Amino acid sequence: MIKITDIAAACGVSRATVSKALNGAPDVSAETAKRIRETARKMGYHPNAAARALKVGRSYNIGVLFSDRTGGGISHEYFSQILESVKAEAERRGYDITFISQNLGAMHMDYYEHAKYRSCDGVVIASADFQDPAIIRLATSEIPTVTLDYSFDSRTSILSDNVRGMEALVRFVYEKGHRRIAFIHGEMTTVTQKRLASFKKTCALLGISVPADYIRPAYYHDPRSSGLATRELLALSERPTCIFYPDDLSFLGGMTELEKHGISVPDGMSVVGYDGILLSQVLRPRLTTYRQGAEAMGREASRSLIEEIEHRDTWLPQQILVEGELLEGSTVREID
Amino acid sequence: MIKITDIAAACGVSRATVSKALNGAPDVSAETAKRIRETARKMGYHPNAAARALKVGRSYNIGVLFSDRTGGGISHEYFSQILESVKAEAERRGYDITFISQNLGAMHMDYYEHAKYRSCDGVVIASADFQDPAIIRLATSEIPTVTLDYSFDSRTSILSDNVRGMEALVRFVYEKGHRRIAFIHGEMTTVTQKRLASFKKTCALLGISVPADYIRPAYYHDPRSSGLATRELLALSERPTCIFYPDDLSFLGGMTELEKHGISVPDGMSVVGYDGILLSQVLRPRLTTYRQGAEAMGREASRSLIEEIEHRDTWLPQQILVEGELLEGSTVREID
DNA sequence: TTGTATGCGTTATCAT
DNA sequence: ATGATAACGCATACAA
Repeated sequence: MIKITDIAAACGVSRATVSKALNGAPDVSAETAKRIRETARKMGYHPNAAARALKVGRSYNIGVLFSDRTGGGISHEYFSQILESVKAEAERRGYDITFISQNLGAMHMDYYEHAKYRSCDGVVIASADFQDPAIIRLATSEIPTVTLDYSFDSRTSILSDNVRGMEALVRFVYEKGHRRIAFIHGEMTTVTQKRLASFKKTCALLGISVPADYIRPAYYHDPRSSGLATRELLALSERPTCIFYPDDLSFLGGMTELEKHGISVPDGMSVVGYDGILLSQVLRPRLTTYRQGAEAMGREASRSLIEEIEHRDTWLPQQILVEGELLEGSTVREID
Repeated sequence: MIKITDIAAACGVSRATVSKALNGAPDVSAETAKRIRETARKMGYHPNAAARALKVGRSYNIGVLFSDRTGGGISHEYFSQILESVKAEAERRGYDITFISQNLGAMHMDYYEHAKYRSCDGVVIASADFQDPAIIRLATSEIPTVTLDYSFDSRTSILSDNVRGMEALVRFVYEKGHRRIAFIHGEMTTVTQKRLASFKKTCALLGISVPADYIRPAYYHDPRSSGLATRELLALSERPTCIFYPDDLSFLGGMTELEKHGISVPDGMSVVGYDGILLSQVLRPRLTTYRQGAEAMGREASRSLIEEIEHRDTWLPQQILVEGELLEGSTVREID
């Protein structure tokens, strides 16, 4: 691999001059700078990232953290879309991305140590248990971080607009004439709290009363637990006319359960999902759901993180709300 | 971040001794070595990856390449599963992974240069246009590489067993009584060639003749083109009784087209997919398809790449065939 | 405007 | 068995 020394030799100048020219320092004559840059390009020069990182403490490398815990894996469509757009935007701005994990091989290190080990300029925390002390250590460290779907104090976060999303769904269902609406929710994260609160608030606003046993717990991305919750809802003396599922995938558990009871969607029961993954739109009937703006979220995460990295002096933490989009589908029937 | 100098000071020895002790050099007394290792652990020492990479030319970092071209994106389930298992196995062995791309920010570099720029110890080429000169440059360079679903000469490759997979599907369909089988294929890659050849060969073996117009071109992961091909097949004077689709997702295009013609699956038409993604198994009826061993492929890719990196002297290129699994589903009906 | 010298954290060579 | 020193490639403070 060609290095600065080679260019210096080729141009008959010192290594320092080459370095300056390449980095656009003001104290090098325009012509030498031009000559140097041209030969560098001709010779196919690229700086050695490790050497540069060692010297200036900047790696042009940002970490991406997906906790391996259930639900946050890369192969979930929502997260893989986020990953893809985080990557694309970072690359567009000249940054590489590296996954941050714990316990690399024999070394026992936590997320913070891993990020330091790789000299990451910043970290996108895309999916994690935000109560985990290791996550908290990272998010409260001197390393710039951006979190998705969770806010740490004085840190930037990218938030899917769960409040508005849930409100849109409730209103849609309401306008179709539904008044008995059940809600199956995932684990009690802050996201869940927002969705649940928005659900209740919108219902109250519209004058819908929600019996306590219409609210059922389950797990995200786990069709089985949602199937169970569905069964319980069907056993109630007064069945709901519409069921909200924690996410699109979970609905499938409900679907199976409904089939068992000979109930068809939407004639026998109306249903609503959340996420708007590909699957939801290829199912027949197409699922009524709310598509989260995954691509925009990933892009914004990279953008704001790099903004912070490159302008730490003028930077202020923000909470960026990313809107999604209601997908009407055909799983909510009109009732009179 | 704590460094070797700190440990040296704490232990009252030189940096050289610390380095030796930490790297298990023989010329340091057992007791000092032990003392040094313990304080290092207590102080939470981890080597600086950049400094080490600069010095020894090993980064403990492997590149992963997903070409951005249509079809190979990370958000396709097959590839995201591969990515996830490549990552898991690499981390288990102490390696980080970084995405390799072209044109990082303003820098114009190709894949090979990018890998060098980051001092990657090796690269997993997970999805790419293998005719692309930039890919060929990388795969024929001195950097260890492993390719998925394609073989370069004298390089290790991980191959999904397309021949056996297609054979299994044809035999399954044959046993259900089908004799008029159509085949819609994706772009003419080597994978496609293998599937097509295996399809034809197995048909021949079983005494099935396949009219030329039963073989139709389309694109992978593109429901529309498969829908078009389906329409053409339906227009034939002698319709097939079963259609093979390029992949599970593409089948959806066919499904829509069949619905338009009032044809139900599997009563009016039997169909078969390929890949075995989650979607295929939540559709009703469940799709008959062949699940590729994505997780095993990623794991083997990391394992063999790191094997090569760490034992370059004794290492030999291999072609590793990973078997999949027939998923029976219910989209192939029994005919008499 | 250009060049010299130094150090980033680590490992390897060579003395001691 | 341990330590002094140089070098990896780069960027910068300072000297020329």
